Amino acid sequence: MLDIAILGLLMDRDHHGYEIRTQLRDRLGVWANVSFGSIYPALARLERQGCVEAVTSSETRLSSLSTGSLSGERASLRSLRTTTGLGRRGRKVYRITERGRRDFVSMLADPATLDDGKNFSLRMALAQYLNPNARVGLLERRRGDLIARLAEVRVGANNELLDPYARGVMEHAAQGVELDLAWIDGLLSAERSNQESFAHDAK
Amino acid sequence: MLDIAILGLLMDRDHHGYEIRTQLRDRLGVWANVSFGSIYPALARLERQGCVEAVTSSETRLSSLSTGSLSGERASLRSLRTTTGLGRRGRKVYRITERGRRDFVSMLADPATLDDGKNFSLRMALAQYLNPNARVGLLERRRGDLIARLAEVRVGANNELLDPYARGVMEHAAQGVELDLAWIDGLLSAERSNQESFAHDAK
DNA sequence: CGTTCGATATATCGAAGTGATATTATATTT
DNA sequence: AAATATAATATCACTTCGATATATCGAACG
Repeated sequence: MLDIAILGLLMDRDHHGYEIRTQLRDRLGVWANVSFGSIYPALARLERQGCVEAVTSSETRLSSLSTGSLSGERASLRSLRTTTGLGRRGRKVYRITERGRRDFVSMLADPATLDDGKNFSLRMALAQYLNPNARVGLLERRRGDLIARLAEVRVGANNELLDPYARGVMEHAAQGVELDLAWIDGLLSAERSNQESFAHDAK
Repeated sequence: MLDIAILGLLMDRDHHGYEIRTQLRDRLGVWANVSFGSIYPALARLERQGCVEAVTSSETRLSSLSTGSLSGERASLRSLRTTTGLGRRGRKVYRITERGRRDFVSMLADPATLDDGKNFSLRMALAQYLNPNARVGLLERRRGDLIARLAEVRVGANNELLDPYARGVMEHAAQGVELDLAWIDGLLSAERSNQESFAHDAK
């Protein structure tokens, strides 16, 4: 799953490992605290698979809208001018490959494993890279999962053998699932009205 | 964290590995699908640490309120009579030790690492084993974490550099945190009114 | 009656993620 | 000029996951 997150960030622009961590925090909020112990192995893995490649900083592609710490970015650019060829120190900047782009979109669209809230939120945060059909597919799949889950937790919430605290947890879980469902339904109807206005424009 | 969950189940009555999985699903709903690849190593670990011990089925302590599959329990009792000493086949039944009880309560009360929703729900589901002070401590700690988190996701939700999908995820996350906060506040006021009624009874 | 099937039960594997820690370079503050 | 904070990569042991193997039991079926 971290692979998707990293590739998603690299779709926008090049990044190095440390930056991936900060971006993950600022842009894909769900994955608040991913540790370096995950990121560096993941980058090595993705490079091995040919999904990303390390580039020298001089040819780094920077986005126009540099999200977040502008000062830091400017600082690194300044030092870039003064350092020797390979860019600032040990900084390894990664770029996504064609292969990586393909893999990213197919992984994003295909919820092989039925995902938990965190995984799904990640997918939605990157949904701009999906076509409308894939988005609706993802949403409907999630909707089904949530309805099943709601039934489960409601059983728990009504199980009189459980002590009050455990039942309270179940009740709260049910409310959480309901909130998720409302969100999904909202997104689904938004997708549909988008498609309609599309059809309307086309005729 | 799985250690807490397992010990929590064993506080109620003895269990074997497979049963721990089903109980985790039925009673501590948050931990829906814990795999055997986690449970068996965890049991071995706990045994090594002296928190649990394996007992022969004949001396198994069964709870009066046998939650869930009664038929299965009866079946195992029947076969117990017909099999040789060590109880049904390879079934290894674990019992919590005195040491385990102590460790359990201290681990449960002490959120060393600031925990995510899943971890906290687990603690709350087992809150019956905590004294009121420890419960309130846990709740207040959680409350602080949630307020901090709410501020974070609100920043994300209002970040105009993020695309609409990413922002939608953040907005939904904020709603989730608000729901969690409302739950915590409800629990806190319940704890307080309990204490009051206690004081009232005492005078 | 045998046999097949689903649930019960333990175990182990590799892959992935966590949290801690080490190390070094650069930037900022004093 | 020194101290401190932050940027940056890397590695460690440990935990968890998901898949898979294997064996037994009870029930259903022809």
